[in-house]
Amino acid sequence: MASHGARGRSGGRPTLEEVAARAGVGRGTVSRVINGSPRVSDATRAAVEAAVAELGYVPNTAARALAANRTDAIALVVPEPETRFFAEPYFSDILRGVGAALSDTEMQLLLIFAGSDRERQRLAQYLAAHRVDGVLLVSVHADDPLPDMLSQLEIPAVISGPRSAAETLTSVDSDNYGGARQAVEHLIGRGRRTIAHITGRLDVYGAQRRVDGYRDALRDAGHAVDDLLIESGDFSEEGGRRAMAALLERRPDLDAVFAASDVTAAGARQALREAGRRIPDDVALVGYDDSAIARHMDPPLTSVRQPIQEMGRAMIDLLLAEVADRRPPASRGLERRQMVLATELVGRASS
Amino acid sequence: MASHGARGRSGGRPTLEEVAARAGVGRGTVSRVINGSPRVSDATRAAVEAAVAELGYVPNTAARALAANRTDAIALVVPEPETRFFAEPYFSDILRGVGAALSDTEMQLLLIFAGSDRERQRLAQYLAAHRVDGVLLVSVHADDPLPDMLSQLEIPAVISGPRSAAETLTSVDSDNYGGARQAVEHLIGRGRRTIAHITGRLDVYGAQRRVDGYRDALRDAGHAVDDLLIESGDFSEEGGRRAMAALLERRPDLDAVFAASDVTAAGARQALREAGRRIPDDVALVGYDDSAIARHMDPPLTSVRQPIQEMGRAMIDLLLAEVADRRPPASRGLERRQMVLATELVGRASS
DNA sequence: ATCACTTGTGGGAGCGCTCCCACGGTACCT
DNA sequence: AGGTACCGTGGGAGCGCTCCCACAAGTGAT
Repeated sequence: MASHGARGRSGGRPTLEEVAARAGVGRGTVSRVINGSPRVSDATRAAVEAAVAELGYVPNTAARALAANRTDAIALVVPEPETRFFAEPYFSDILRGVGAALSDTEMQLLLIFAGSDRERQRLAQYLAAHRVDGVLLVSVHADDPLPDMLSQLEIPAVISGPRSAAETLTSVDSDNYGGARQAVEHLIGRGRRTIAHITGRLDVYGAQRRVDGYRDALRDAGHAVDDLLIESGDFSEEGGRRAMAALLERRPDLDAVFAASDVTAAGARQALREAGRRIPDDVALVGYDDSAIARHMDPPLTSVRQPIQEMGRAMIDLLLAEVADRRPPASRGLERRQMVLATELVGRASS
Repeated sequence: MASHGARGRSGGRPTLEEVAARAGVGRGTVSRVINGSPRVSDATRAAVEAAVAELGYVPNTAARALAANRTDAIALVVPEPETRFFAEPYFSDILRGVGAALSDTEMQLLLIFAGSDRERQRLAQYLAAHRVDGVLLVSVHADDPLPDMLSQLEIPAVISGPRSAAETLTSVDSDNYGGARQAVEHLIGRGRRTIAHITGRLDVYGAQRRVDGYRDALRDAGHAVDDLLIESGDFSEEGGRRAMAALLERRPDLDAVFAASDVTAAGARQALREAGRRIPDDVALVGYDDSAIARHMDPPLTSVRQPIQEMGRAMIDLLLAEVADRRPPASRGLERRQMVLATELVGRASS
């Protein structure tokens, strides 16, 4: 590395000061132009912009962060409690939505994994160091201490699925309740009478909401709700297989199954096959997520699509709003925002 | 935001100076302890560490970056030319390997999407601003100008699949040639005689190597290589379907197909179904990637697994080595490193 | 005793930016 | 005419750190 004194002269990147000299103005003025301040005359602005272009000036992020006490970066924190997180396209889709929304801004995206204890510790350091202006939280469990840590540090945060109806953080979610209703109403509309439900992990709020939607849809259609038709799974394939086997034993007369995820449905399909039931002739099957698995299953799986990309985008919008609101400490106490996006039923051959 | 003067005193995060005062030493000494310099006496080090712990000191990244002219961050750049990138678990797996390897270090990971033109431009700014110490490149096409830009800026970079045999960047790849051989040898071992190949996009070097492996495996086993048995696809499902249909027309006697990706194989399966061929009875099918699709296909697909997580880890190791090497300008001209990792055939019902 | 090193340490200077105060100029009121 | 307001502008101070020079104290050879 060149010595301190030598840099800036010999080939180094141009600084604000150099741009100022070139444009024949002061440092402050260049800073104002760079940051889009309105208090600059048009002539001056043009001169500065020309100098910037000639010199190929690019602001030094570190210097800016140091002086302004902000980072222009947000973190996507992945608690990654299980590999399921990666096994489903959910993550990639969120990421895609987040990336798209971010490309309209100057913000950069940090990806932080916080699965292991060591990673957890590192994350705590990150947050304590305020290395990011805000945090996106995905796939958080009910008992995770992360959200509280964030509130304590007063770091703006948005969570992708609320942990409960009383979520304190700003949250974005799809309409799990409505999605489940869509699935069940679809099955009813197809003339199915005995509709079972394999739940997700019930410590996930969204999974609970899907159960609620299942129940209410049945009730509103005048069907009785039989708890023997509800078996809990854990979003995994094996869980789906097991739950399906149990259901078949308890209610061999069932003619439809609504599974809380596509992976669960894949497991259910196996159990149905093993029991000699044909899909959809004997038993109709509906999944949730509309993942790649749904399209490639045999037969292709009817599934409830969540607008995951839009969710990613919404998370960014809400987070950036919070970050901006935070700057002037006056306008605190903004009402908690909970955004819920609609789902859509994608019909395929399995139902 | 608090005024400049007021910070540091009132509740703000502790600074190096405050730690120094607390420990009764100078600023430089604390810096040395923080950075693990050996030129500190044990007693002093202990005192400083105690002060750090008491105050909960965490270094300010921005200040460090500004003073030291490094960022302690690397970027994973995703050219994301097509949605295929997200449709396959490849990306997530790389990410997982990268994340795991990174959690052993102080480096942070930036995720940069460079699919659209606007994103491209933003990326160029990033790189020009030297906002990262190094770059990880995944899924780069042969004609992408990105790698050259990186060399020009002298930013250390590692690429996930070399663009050609003459790749100038340090690269990590799986053994595409060997993987293809494994697939074909497996089919030969199963008694198949007329083995077709649906290629990937041939502007991707790895796809070319798979063709080479296919040819050589046949030749070495004493089979003739018939170009009528090779049809090019593009890694997509639709491409696989189309290619399979063409192959069936040209060589209806074929009894096995090696597809350059699982998605391609899924397309091929459709075409085989439509033509009334049973898998594996009439035609054996082997894919590549061992993605989730392979496990969920009907019948489950034999596929070539790439150690993608290990690849992610290897990329980090190589990149960090380059970043470290770069610090003293003396030891330049390090030999180009090309790392190739072995693949593994995962046998399933389709062959 | 002198000199030459070495080791551990303190602190000045500087990284490139933002923030803000001060100042000259112009415009508009009384 | 003087006062007041505001606009556009320049530049000092400071963000928290690293780098490096200087120096005191110790060590060993001469």
